[in-house]
Amino acid sequence: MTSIQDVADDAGVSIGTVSNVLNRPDQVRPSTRAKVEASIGRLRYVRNESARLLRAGSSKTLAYVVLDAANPFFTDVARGIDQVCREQDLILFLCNTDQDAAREDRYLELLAEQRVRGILITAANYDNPRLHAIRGMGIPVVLVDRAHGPKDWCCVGVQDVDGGHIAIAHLIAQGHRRIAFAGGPMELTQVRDRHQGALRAARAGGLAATWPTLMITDGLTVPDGRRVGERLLRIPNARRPTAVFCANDLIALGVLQHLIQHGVDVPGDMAIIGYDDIEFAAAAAVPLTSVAQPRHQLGRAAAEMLLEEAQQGVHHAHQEKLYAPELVARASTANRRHTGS
Amino acid sequence: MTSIQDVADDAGVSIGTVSNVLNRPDQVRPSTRAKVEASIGRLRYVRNESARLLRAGSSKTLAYVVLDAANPFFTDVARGIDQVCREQDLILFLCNTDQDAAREDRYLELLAEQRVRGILITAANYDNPRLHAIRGMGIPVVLVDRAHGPKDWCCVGVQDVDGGHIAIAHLIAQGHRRIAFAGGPMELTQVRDRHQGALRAARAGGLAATWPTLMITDGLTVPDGRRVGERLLRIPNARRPTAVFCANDLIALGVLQHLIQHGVDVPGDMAIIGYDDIEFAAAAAVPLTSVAQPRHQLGRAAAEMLLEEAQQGVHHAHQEKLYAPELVARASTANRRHTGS
DNA sequence: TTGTACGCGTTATCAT
DNA sequence: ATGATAACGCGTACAA
Repeated sequence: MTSIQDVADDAGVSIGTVSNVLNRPDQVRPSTRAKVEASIGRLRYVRNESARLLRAGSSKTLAYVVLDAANPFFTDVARGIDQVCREQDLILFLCNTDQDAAREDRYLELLAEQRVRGILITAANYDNPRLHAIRGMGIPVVLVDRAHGPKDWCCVGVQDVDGGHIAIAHLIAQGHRRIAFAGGPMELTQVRDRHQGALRAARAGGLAATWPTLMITDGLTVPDGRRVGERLLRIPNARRPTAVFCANDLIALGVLQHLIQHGVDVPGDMAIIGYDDIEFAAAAAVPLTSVAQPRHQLGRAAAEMLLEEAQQGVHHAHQEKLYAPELVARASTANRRHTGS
Repeated sequence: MTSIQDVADDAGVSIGTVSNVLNRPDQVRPSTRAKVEASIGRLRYVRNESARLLRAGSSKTLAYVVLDAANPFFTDVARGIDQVCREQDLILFLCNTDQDAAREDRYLELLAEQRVRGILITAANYDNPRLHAIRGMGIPVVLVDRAHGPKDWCCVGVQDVDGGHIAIAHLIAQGHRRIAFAGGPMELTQVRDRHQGALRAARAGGLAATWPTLMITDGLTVPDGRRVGERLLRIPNARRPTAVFCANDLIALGVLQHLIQHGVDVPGDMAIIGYDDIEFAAAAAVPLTSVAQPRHQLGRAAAEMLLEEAQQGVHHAHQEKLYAPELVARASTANRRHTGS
């Protein structure tokens, strides 16, 4: 592997000059610069980022730690982050935890060892002490998709409580009285918040007696949704909910798929509303009503906030950036004449 | 930031001993080890991976460079890779190029600077000289999702030519004579191969006169698919294809969505077949027939191949691992009585 | 433009 | 068998 020394020898200059060509080209006489650049090309010299980082202290990598890298919601957020990275010539680590706190912890450890410039995280466990320790090391952390973080963290998110409220209010307006909530695990803030908002809306709508029909899931994937579908169908028709609010679109798509396969009419027999408004929601068997988040914007804002914090260093005022969720009504909750239970 | 020296001082030992505790704990007396570990905990020492890499030469990171990180196909492949990474305690860079050769090149440069242990790539441009240069540096590269790479590269993939053949043969068997091919750009090997297989099947089926109705797209995303839908509808009914083979499922879903919105009966008026069999294909408005690839297995095999090459070093025999595509027939190509044109 | 100290962990060598 | 010591890897930045 050729080093900066090899280049210097080849070009007949000192390594200091080569370094200048790489980092401050304008401070080198053009003719010298040309010589050095020719040597770099000929020897196929590639800068060693470890050595650079070791000395310069500033890494070129950000990391985004997510619950599920296969969830289109997160890939869209990642796209927003990636855009900022490109503008700043940074590189993005995408780390998938699958909602496993242990994996998440291990990733955080590795990222700390890498001395990444900053970490964006949608965490399975926000109480992980390592998260604090990492900030203690001077690595900025921004919480993504979290509305009400503790005040001493930078975070971006949407008002998930409002989102849950919107969803249930919509279903009630459509005439539903027996409504289920599907999602989990309840350890996830997003799920808790959406559920809480749903609960409030249900109370406000006078559904206290029949609410909630809780369907807690292990995760937020399509297969989890299919299992919810199975559980729903096991409920005797007379008591079965007429609508289900799913904590995200993957669950909703799973439910939808299972119900349709078993001849249930959506929304006639069962209305479904999801959350995130991923691209596939509109293309579903029955176009899915969903609560939309500004995914791309979320990612951009988070990345910008992170870089700002990285620049400002210690004396940085943590800030919170909140967006409002929005209902996108489609066929899966189309109006019906429901006669109550 | 606390260094290994701080830990050594705190524990009253030398840095060599601390290093031994970290890397060869069994060679250190338990009592000493305990002391050192206590200091590490107290001082919140975190190993500096740059320094480690600089000396030890072996990185803990792999990178997967993909055309579209939001495409479920790639996230599923990534999941297979990730699994291997976890087993080996490695960390995975996911790099999204959006089919842009310039971005891809920049990513490769950054990854080379990082001295990653290896690179898995589904490339926009396989002729990029940097790809060769990187291998010249001793960084192994495995081509993912590529069947017929040059013989001096490790690669895993499926027989895309066969896949294209299967798709068209299926449509012909269903009675279709006017068939369109949708996908692009043609620079992508996958698209070219699938198209070529389709062409062969069409010839074999005696469709030479009416084939192809080519609908080249800029990319392989859902919006690209919607635009194909628009173009299809602009064709006068008498000449309009009765079936369309899409180079991937995202295109197919986009086409499907657009056609349904405009009252076209699928598969009655237009059959659709996709490629990849992503999870959302089965949950689509009309469940999508698709050509399945062993996505997860593809990822695993690629990662294992990469690590093998990394271990064996220079004298390594490049290998090719090919899988067979499989037709998954669903409603979007359900049988019809087509009377030809 | 050059020389050189420095950042930090690893490993080989040497001492006990 | 343990522990200590020092050379080493490579690029950066500053003084000369």
